[in-house]
Amino acid sequence: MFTAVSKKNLSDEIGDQIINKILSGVLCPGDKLPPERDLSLQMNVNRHTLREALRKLDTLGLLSIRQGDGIYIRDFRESGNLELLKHILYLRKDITSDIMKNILEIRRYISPEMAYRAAQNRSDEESEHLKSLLKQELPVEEKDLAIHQSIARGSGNILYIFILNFFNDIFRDFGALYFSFKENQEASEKFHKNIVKAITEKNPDLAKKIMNEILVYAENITLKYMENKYEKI
Amino acid sequence: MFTAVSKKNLSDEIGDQIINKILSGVLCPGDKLPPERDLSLQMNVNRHTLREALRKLDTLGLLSIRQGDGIYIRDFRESGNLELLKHILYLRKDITSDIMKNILEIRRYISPEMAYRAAQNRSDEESEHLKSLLKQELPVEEKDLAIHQSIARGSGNILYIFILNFFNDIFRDFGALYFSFKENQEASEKFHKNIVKAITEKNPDLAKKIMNEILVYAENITLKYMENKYEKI
DNA sequence: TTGGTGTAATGGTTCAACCAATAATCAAAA
DNA sequence: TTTTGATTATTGGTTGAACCATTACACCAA
Repeated sequence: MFTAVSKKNLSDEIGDQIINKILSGVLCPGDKLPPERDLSLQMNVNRHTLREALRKLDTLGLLSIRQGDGIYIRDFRESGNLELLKHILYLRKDITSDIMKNILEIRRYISPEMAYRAAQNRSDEESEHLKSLLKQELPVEEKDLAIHQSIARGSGNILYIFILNFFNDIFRDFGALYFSFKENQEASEKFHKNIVKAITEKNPDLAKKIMNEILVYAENITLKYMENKYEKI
Repeated sequence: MFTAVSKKNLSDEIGDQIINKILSGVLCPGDKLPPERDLSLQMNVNRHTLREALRKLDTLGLLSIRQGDGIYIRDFRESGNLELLKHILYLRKDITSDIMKNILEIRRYISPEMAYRAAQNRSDEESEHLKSLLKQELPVEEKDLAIHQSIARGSGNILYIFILNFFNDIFRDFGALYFSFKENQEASEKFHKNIVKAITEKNPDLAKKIMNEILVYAENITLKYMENKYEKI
């Protein structure tokens, strides 16, 4: 019904401001930032608050901080990570359908392989967990998340877990729209049943095929929604 | 000849210490950390220094910090990102061959698709850039990095760029070993020539095939090195 | 049971000062 | 002239104390 409001602390605001300056080209890779003391004065915040913001941007691969020297803008195309991309997308508020296409495309390459591996490598516990998830009375959205996570864990490749987290963060807002349509809910429920069966029966090829099908379906739907979003709202 | 020593500041050490506590199970998801004031006292550092460490772990998806409430350990399997995985791998110093297998496997799925897209979508500038890279007299290692980056940019999908950065960070140390062998250098040079040709000629299937071949080759070699590493050193 | 009120706990921010690493400069030595 | 080493200014790193803002919790009143 209502959506949560986001509360940002000062240092996050500072960080966003700097990111925006970099994205808009005001600050370029290689540029040296003013000293912390100056910068905090310019922004009218305390140096510590600024430092916490800088620390975050550093973690995102956006800055290079060197004691005794200074703070430099890094080229995020060379040093940025997916976490930074996520921040950028959230910052812009509206994810363009171009970017969404990119994300969905990568997911379509990766997730079927993940399902394949899960069907190969799943432990018996993971299999039981999947089956118990099927029976649980949960909102489709939560169930979908849980099943994908379980598949990732069953794959035996820890990277899938972290990559999946990225997708989940991106789709968190979009999922509500997607699952608000009954036909999508039904498609997902059918998918859940089938993929759990394939993985339980250790049928990698089938699992891969099933995962691919639901992703292609969701991809088309999602892009359609995005193109029509101005009509709907 | 000599390898660079890594200098860590206090707050990074603190952060690593906390990460280790989480990985070793001393701190579990859902656990509440002691208040900043207590924790800084326990660790014998200033509260600000501690806060910078916490800020970093928060960015890595490892903590949930709530003003007025407290600091909670998140389940990194649900909220962690690839950047966190990178930190974990660096922390443990030795990347086990299991993890390396996982990483190489994912790369083998992703990079050929990236090459495919690059051959489809490349701009003329990117094509020229690739060709000029080929001619440049550079250490193989650098050239290899630059060519992969150029392919990622030419793919038209921004995600490839960030995913590639992850791989590069992981393989940075390993590349030196790999490229120290003449046969690998030659394999890479041949690969560079062929992939640039395929992309320039807009032949997606060929580009994909070539990329896949070098990755399979490098994957086998790398894993072989890892298994024998105790003999070599 | 619900909604308000006050209090304690806890993260967020500010201020002022000093420590430590780096770069730039310049003088002495080769 | 070139190289080496000391000096100095700049800049990030750390510390300590104080206060602000939000939250959880216990309590009270309707």
